[in-house]
Amino acid sequence: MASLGKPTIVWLRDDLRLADNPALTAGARIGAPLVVVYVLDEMSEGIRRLGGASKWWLHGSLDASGKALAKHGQRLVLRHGPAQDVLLKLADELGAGHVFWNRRYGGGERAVDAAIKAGLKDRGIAVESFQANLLCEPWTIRTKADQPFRVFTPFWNACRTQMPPREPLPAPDELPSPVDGVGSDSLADWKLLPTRPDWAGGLRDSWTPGEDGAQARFQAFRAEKLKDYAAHRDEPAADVSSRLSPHLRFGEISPFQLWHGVSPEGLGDGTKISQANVDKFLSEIGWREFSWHLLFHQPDLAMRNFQPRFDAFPWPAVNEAALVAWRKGRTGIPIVDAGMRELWKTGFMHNRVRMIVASFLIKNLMVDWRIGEAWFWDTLVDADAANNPASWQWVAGSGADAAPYFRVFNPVLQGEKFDAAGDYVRRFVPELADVPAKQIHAAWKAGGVPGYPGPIVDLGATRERALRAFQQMREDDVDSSSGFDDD
DNA sequence: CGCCGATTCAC
DNA sequence: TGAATCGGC
Repeated sequence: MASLGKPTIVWLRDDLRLADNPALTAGARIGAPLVVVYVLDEMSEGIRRLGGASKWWLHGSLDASGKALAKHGQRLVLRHGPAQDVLLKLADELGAGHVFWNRRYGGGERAVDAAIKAGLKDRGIAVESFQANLLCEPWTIRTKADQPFRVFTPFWNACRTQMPPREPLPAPDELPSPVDGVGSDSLADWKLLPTRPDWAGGLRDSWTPGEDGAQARFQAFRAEKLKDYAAHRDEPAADVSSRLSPHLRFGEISPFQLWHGVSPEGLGDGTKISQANVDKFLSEIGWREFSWHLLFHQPDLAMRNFQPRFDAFPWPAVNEAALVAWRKGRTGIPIVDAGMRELWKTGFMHNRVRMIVASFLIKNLMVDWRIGEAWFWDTLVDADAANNPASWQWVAGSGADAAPYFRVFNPVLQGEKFDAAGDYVRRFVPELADVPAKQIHAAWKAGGVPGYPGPIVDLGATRERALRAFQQMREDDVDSSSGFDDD
């Protein structure tokens, strides 16, 4: 029997798709027996452990990946532990000839991948990584002053000079056969599903993890929503957002597929979708790219203020009761409660509402943005290591290209402006089902509603308090930088 | 990817 | 009067 050659390993990470997967395509081309592996790494330093909602999604996505590979006569091997130990052990166990993966961009992840690449090369194993999950890899663009970008618009303009990106790859027609006898964990043993069955039920009703689910969402978005995207994307009741964020997070669909999918060729003739809609959608993809650019250059973005002057901000002791009310959606501010309940029920929140609830927590409750970021990390199915902290810092004013500190959202006005009919609030706050639209965003002013709390804070007074605190921080910063603070 | 109060200007 | 505009926060 002729030797089929040393086995090839394709290591799947945040790229749980068969189409437009350069590592998988490269692995298939070698023609040697193929092992496709996913490693649950909850131990390596600098890699953030998944939140609860992300674990739920990962379970579904891995399940879907395994089934998709099975259709190609392949399988998904599951291993757990520090990725470096696991990968090198697997390579040794198989006597692997090649190892392929698609690149990651977080600090801890890059360190792990570099160490593994070195270890494999020491063994004489060929190893190659690919660009698959970002249109513009962070090291490829700099400002004219040779600095990383700190402002979105020039970043995105620079990124767009690299467009169009490469064409997405088709899924491999066929995959080489697997290697017999390779041990795999059981997905159920990883216990990724939440122990609270009510939570899992809400997530299950809202989402279909996996590549097929991602493609279905994208097709529906292009066919039904994209034409109204620019005009209505800020209205949480409008249902024109793509809801692709968790699919992108886990790499079930790639930005290359999205870019080409909304190009004139991708949309096909006769769709009559304006360029303004397409540009708006792509700019949201651009914000994701920008967040990863920021995280690449500041790997501890989830912990450290992007603007150091915010390190001196005098966060008061956390009011636990208020924090619990925020998490549970019982603040008495309708648009805030609707958002927080949407989050708990579905693992998702409309982007406009994310800004409102974040502003309320940071400015009105004066809670450190990290605490809100951590809650989103745990409860969002799309919790993204770059987008989440970058967006929280944007709202806090501590981030790159951030909203100025004095921009305090008024949740009543925001509700009246973006949920004028009150439909979003009614959808998630049934206590307010019978309140007329004109009153629903400030229900307490009309005497309140039985069973629904009044506002836990006074919006005007807390706004003033926030402005004073930020002003104080700014003055302290000037004092300390001028060196007179010791006099 | 604001808010708010003051001012201006149309009616 | 009240909608639009402007500037400080």
